[in-house]
Amino acid sequence: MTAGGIRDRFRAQMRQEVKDAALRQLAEGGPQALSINAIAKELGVSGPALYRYFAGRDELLTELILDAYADLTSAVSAAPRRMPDLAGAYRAWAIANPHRYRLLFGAPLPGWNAHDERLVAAAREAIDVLFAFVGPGREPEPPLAEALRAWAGGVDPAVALHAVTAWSRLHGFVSLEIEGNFLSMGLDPGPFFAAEVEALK
Amino acid sequence: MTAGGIRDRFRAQMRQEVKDAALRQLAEGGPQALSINAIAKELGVSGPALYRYFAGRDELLTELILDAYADLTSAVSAAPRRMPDLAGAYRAWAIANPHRYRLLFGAPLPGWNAHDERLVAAAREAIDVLFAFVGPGREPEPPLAEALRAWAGGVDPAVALHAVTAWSRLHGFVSLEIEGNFLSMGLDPGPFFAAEVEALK
DNA sequence: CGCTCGCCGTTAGTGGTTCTCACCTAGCGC
DNA sequence: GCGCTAGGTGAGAACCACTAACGGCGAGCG
Repeated sequence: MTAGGIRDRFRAQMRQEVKDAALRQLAEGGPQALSINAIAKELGVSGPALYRYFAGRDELLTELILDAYADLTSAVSAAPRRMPDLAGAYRAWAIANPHRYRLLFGAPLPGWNAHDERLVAAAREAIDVLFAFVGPGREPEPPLAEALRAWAGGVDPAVALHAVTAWSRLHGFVSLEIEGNFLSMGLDPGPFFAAEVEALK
Repeated sequence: MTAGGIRDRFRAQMRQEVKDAALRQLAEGGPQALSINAIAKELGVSGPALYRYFAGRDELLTELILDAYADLTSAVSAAPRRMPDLAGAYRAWAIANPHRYRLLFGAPLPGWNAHDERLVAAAREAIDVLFAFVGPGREPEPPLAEALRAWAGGVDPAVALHAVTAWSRLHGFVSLEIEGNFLSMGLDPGPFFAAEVEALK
């Protein structure tokens, strides 16, 4: 099934090359620079040829987002199961891949397809990693515990609260950092991040 | 200077009408729906007429961002000078104006102009409001205190730390909330926000 | 081994975008 | 009352995503 014919393998490789070129263009020039035509030109083919491999710009973006989710999830999973390391891995991935991080959590450039079931599943999988890796935090207040229990299924509400809190704070810090909001003010993000992680313990 | 002639007043009003139409289109359809042509059509003029009032799409967006900064700043300034109220005002503005909040902190749709000096000044002004309104938090560790002192000028490092921490956490929560990340998981954001604000005290 | 059918890439074309240019008109200010 | 200028127009260039029609090549079957 993996190598089901020469044709299929060629097709898979071509899809990968398109995605690589797309990521390259995303890195330099931002999301609005991601152009089907430009990718085709970079690959030496011309224009509509890419529609053999992707239904359109939207499917390509969705695919990039799914890949980014998987990549971020595995990067965090590879860290030791201690909060400082998890947080550090999250931040390191975001700094190393700011454009992909924006793709995941930034403006809904796709937007409308934000509720594609595959995307929801990928996001759920990512947060599940936090559930599996994070220890319990403070015991939530009763109304919050109620909501958390309904949401997280069998997971301990204290763990769920810790995971969601960590995600929210990490996302806040990291998204401000990758937009340069700290550096543009001359503030070194490192010690501040350490303090935030300390507060998460 | 304010009413320097009929022509000038007409021009100012026209600019405002263009911005209003732009905000309307931004609200329904997202940033990629913001089209010079569509605005012109909505205003009953045709195409290039708008270039009499704005140098281009970019200047229009920059203007919208500056307005949004001013609006958010004044909304937060109007709240009582207690952290729960400040946080509540910040969140309420973001929920009431999600598209404008994304314009400020979401993807750098403008991007290249992210370092326009007027934008940096507006952002600095916004954070200054927090400085003025927020009380001191925990005393920062020495290296962090160093960085904060260098950054915030005469402001007490403990106040600066509190302000930046609050901003970072609020932004994390709010940006997740306006993208529907909580609701799409069936989690009521209200109690969780209250818990986060409590932790900020 | 040879044929066929399907996949691939092309060119041409549609309708959209931003933005520039040349021209015309109308009304403000002198 | 007249000139100048700001505002509006239409045409057009250079992009964009995407569709349609066509040709060629080769993989895989008989």
